[in-house]
Amino acid sequence: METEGLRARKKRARLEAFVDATHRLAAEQGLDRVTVEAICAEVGVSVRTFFNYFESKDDAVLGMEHWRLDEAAAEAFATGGPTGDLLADMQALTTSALDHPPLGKERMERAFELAKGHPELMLRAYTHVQGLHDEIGALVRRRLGTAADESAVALIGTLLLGLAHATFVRWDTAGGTGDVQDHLPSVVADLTAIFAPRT
Amino acid sequence: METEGLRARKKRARLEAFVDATHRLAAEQGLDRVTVEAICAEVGVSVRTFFNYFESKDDAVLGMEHWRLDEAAAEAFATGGPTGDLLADMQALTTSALDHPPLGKERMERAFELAKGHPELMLRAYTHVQGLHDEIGALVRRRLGTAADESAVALIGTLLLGLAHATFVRWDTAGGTGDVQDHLPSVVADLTAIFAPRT
DNA sequence: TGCAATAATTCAGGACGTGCAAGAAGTCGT
DNA sequence: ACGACTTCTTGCACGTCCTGAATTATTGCA
Repeated sequence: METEGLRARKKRARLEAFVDATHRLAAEQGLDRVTVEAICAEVGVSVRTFFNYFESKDDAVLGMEHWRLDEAAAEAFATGGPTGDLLADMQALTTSALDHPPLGKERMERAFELAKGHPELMLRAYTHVQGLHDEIGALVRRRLGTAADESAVALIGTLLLGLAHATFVRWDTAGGTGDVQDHLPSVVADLTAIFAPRT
Repeated sequence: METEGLRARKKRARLEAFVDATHRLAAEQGLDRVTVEAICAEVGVSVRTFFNYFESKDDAVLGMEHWRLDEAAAEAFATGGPTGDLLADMQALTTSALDHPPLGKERMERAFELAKGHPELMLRAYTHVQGLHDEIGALVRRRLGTAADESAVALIGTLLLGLAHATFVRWDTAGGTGDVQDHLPSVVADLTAIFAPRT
């Protein structure tokens, strides 16, 4: 199957049309002045269809569908790899997650730009990422084995999400060029400096 | 002025009435089935009045008004105190912040209980806390002085919020008894173990 | 082509949240 | 206690988001 079917292609095209139309209108007149109705008029479909694609207006701005962890990376982490050092492996897992922006870099960049002026969007993104929380929790639990202390699991899960977030912010304040995951090491370095000041 | 005026007392009473009614109804029939209209019927005021007290329905669940940092603790942190060690002082600041729940412990506990089944609430709380973000940023910047690297400021600010959040979760998983801030040391200890595994 | 699955549309409606202007209730000076 | 002043409450109209159910169009496949 080289072609993935007309149905799937149309679906994806329409999804991108929604996202692009939203971004275009938001750039023109500001996000709060953009109604779902206007977006749909731009795309040429009914409002109800919009909500078949997205759960909320915000999701259209973010271009959110499903953000999954990379299978291989997740499995490696759960089984104690790839290096065996918890911190290093957390970095590896985070890197792999940041490596797959669902709809391309330019769209993600525009979405993030809009999100800076609209905190609700950042939060909406968080709920999506939070969807990964259970999955992450399961991974951490497998990795820690029987010694799994629930509060430690929760902490590590939160920390993983926090690492991703901080890395994202740092990438953005650095100008938003290059790969997001390149900024992870410096985040970890700063945190290490805080928690282990004696070199 | 011993009495703070009838106006202020009535306002506070009504605010608590809103929160309590919301909690009671939510416990009975589930939060999503509770409409603002129902809450107002319970309290005996108009819907419009509800929105004079809260910006959103979620805020009524959380009983949110303004959550301010303690003046003295903030000042101490900004000027390099109280101990001089960044990590210890972050703990002190976080502790003082967790020490002042606006509407009493029982209400906070019920709100948190509800929030566990409704992630949006946790996020809404986050926006409120986020209001502290700028304030915290300013503190961190003052403390770091001219050497203030913006990305470090952002990281430390996020970390402070993260500490508070993790502490809160840990307090809850421990049964939700006692003082929230008592769990902060163990959070810090776990993080230290992760970032500085060689003792 | 013709049948089954899937997606889009129409329609009706609930719920949240806001602006506005009129009226009620608290506050204060005298 | 009275009237002027401020603040709060209320009703109403409206816009927007989002959902469910039933209907119609489109696509996949034999």
